[in-house]
Amino acid sequence: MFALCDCNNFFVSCERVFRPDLRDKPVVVLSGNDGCVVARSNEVKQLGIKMGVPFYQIKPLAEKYGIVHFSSNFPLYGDLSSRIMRTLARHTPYLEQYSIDEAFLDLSHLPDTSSMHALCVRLRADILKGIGLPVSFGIAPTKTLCKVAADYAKHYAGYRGVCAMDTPDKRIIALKDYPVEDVWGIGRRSTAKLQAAGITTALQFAEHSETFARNLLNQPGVNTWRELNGEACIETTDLPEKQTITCSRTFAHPVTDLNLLEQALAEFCDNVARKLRSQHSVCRQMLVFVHTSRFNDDVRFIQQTITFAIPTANTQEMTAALLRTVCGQWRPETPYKRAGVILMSIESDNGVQQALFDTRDRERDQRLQQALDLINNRHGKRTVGFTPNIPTDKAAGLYNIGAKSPAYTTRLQDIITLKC
DNA sequence: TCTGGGGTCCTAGGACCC
DNA sequence: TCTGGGGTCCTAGGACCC
Repeated sequence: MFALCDCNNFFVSCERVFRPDLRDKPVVVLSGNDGCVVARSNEVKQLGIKMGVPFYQIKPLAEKYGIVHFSSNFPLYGDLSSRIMRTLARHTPYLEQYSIDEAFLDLSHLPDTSSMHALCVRLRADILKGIGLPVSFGIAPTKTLCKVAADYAKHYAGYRGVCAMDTPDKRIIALKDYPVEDVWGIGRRSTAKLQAAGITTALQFAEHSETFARNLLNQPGVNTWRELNGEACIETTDLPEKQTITCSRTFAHPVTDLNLLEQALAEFCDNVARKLRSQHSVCRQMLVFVHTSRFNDDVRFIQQTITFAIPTANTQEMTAALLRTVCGQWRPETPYKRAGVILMSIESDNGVQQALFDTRDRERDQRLQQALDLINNRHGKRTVGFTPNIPTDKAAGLYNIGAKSPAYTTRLQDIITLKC
């Protein structure tokens, strides 16, 4: 048996931890560049505002109903997430973090479902009291069924946040009223195919044959079908190293200044290289892209994959290669709106194959990199580096982050003061 | 005017091997 | 005119997730 722990309206709930005045108010959190709605409070959901809508499209509604909006604040969400994960990890032999706000707990060490239920009830109360975040639990024999159970736990007050789907009867009752498009792993395309075949509920899908599932939706569909029928087949995997690492941003206004673009890209490169080193990996390939607005007809692109003869995680080497590439292809008067860096062909950093005609002193590079990491970890990102930081007067206008809350739990200056 | 960011897995088809 | 059989690896694109 597994349990899924799922945070309710996660980003919004994080903002409310330090803004209790917003507890019953409609609140949204926006994506990068304040573009789209990526988290909604229940009050906002009730207004019919959908996940992912561009914020400007609902601005009239937001004003009418006094919806409070926040720019996304990932240092805050990441920190509160890790507090939840640490709490959960203390009570299971195996915790699989699935996303920033979800984790599966292996409960097979417990003797029966009533003790599983009791544990989840206790964890839910602990997390609410100790961290301030509301969570829901779904208990079931497969992960896909856990998702269904957690959904019921979240939406029906009678469960008080914990729903156990521990008998075949309960499974059938739950799936009977569950829309097939809400099943984990069934997206837009698959929903259309299923509906064309007359299937609208999860139970109808589960009661067709495995061959039917395979013919219509291939292997991923078969996995979902088996899981709905109580056969666990989505593997529990040890946290693997990332296969790709990305950093990309949309700019508030088109960037035509090459210097500014270079400084932004150098920062992205810094971010991905740091993540790469933190998982003890190196990369063989790096994709850099810069393009104009994707909502215009004539999208203009710079896109180039850079291959390193010797896999690397060295910021200096990577930044230099990236800037050479972009300088060579940059065109004046082009309104670049978005840029990013993607690391690929990632492998472990031990036993990297050296090259016979290598001209870099890699041992020295590495010692320098370690020294810089040490300084930056202690004094803040980009305290020292190889490229100039973006001047503060220009940085302010580069991204829309006007409605960002303080980093309450990760910056000394932002810690709140209580007046008793 | 404005419309995000970061991932994974699967499949089909091409290139190549003996 | 006719021109096998069996395999691996890589890549681009599709579908899905939060």
